[in-house]
Amino acid sequence: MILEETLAEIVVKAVKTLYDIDTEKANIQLQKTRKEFAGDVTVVTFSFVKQARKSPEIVGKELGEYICQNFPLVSEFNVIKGFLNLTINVSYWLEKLEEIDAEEKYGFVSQTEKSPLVMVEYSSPNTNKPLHLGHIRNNLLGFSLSEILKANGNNVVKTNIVNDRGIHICKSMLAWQKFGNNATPDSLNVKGDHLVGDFYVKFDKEYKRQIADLIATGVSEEEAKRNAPLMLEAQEMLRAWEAGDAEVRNLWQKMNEWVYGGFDETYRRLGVDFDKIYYESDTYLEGKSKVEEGLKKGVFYRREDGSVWADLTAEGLDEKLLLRADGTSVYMTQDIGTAKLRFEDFSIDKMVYVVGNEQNYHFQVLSILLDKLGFKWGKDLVHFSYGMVELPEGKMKSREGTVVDADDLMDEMIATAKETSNELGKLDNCSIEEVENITRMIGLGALKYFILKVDPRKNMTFDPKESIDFNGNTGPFIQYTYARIKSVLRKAEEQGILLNGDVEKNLKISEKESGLIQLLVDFPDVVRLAGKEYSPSVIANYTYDLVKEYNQFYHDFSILKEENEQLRSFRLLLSKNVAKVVKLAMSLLGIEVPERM
RNA sequence: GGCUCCGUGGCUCAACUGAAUAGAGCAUCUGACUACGGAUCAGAAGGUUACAGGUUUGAAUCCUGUCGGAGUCACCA
Repeated sequence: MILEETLAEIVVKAVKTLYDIDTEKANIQLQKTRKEFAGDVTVVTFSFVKQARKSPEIVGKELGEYICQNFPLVSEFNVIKGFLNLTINVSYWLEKLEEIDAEEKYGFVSQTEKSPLVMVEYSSPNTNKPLHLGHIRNNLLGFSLSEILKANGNNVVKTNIVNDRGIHICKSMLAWQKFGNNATPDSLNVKGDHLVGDFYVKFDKEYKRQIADLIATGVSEEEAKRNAPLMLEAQEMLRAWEAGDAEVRNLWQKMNEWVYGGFDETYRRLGVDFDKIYYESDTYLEGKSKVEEGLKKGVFYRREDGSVWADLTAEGLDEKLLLRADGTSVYMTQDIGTAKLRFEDFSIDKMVYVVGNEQNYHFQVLSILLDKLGFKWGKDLVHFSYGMVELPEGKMKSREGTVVDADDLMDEMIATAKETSNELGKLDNCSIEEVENITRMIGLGALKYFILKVDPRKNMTFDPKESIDFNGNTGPFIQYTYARIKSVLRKAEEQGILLNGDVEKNLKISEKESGLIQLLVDFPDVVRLAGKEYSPSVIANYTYDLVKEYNQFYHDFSILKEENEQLRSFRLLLSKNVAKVVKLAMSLLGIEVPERM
């Protein structure tokens, strides 16, 4: 960053001195030199060789010579075609290394009172069934994105809107009433969300049976679906709920509490949390008043049957329903209501919705509507849209029972981590609690990393087997490298090898080592980029690169056995900084790194 | 059908604002162990970046079209 700016100035100066070129127009580009070439930073000369009226090779050579002679920051250069590769002085890298070491939250921008307030909505579960693999992607992305936004100097409010009302909850309630025998999570020793989910499944099963029975009596399928007694009862229950029927409300409250208990446990294990939780039962009525307001302003219009619509044909979209003829609200109305409450609670500068890409259209519309209603962040709201998670066997379908339950998956990941560790005898010297803690970190790290390393926009395939592979571009591989570095540092301390902060500026370091320092120097840029692109995968892939590089260089020699004290000290400092950046990067992904494993 | 997103070796994924020989890992093959943490390392093989045009000194990346996949187009949430 600072290096690039300084270099850009240098290059511009050099070009101006040597050639009669308008450097404003010349579009002088700097980029990182690729691994296979010598040098650290590359100047692309293609863009202005024409104006210099010389061949790329000559321009490169002239520029390189001039820069080397006049600016000590650059120690060497070489030219390949239109690429001028500059080598930065070693002392610069050594200084950087000490800077990184000194800065506690290296690469992070700290928040101030004036920082923009970003609200991130994620998770948004329904209360009729437990969380599944798709929710895991949502939760991990939402949490990580929040951390990344914080690291970029934003104030962040993490929020969750719980869809706690509607026909789907009534289905679970009805099934429990009819077939539940007063079962509770405690009496059955089942997690509350699973219990409620089981009754939702039970409803569906009985409902289907009733449909089949009706069809057998000669009723059409459509009519059977509509008139099955269970469905009618569920709808009746929803009406009772809306009317505030005490008995229904009590049951609703009781079962929702069970679900929240279950969710809390899943969230806690997954390592995600929220600053503010909204419930749709509180917000769905708010939307109506906001729509009425829009109606008065002339933003919306009412049809003859009494329903309220927004005409978005001018925006290239169609017309959108906001209130049904009977005055009840729809999904869009609820989101408007939630927005209203949020705006009252916080002075939001920016709103980010972490919601699957099947709702792209919905959010396009919501953005326009909120803008028309006068929410200052409406127009620029971000729909952080992510793709579906598929399994190697195909899509997850709740009807076919191919849904991977979040709790089961976490159990499985942790169990596998434990098995593997036991096989390798890695944790033989650890206490039972240590083993539990470490295998939990590894199992969850594997899951989180596997999901977060993928570009969020893309649909992805989650292969449980592959995710549990502890080699390659995986969380455990990164954790392992971190633990190993920590081990080396511990050993260094035991043997009295001290980190001597002052490293000689003329130390001879290898290409790989300066490459590694460059990667570390890039970290703040990576954090910024991840914030700009709303993409944790940027962080994940960067960390893997860093760790892989370190691993290769680590195996070339022994850090502790190095004879030269200065060099040894330098390498310890480098290792320490790699560990530091790995830990910081992983914290942005919500992945813990064990000190030993 | 309209709109949106995606299409990269056998598989799972990378590639910042267009740049040098498109990178990793898995799987496959060949090597390296008294092991500084082998949950390792070195090496090989594997690609016309779906296809066809275009813009550019330069395209996986930008534009147009075609094909393929996903999503959406509910008085569901």
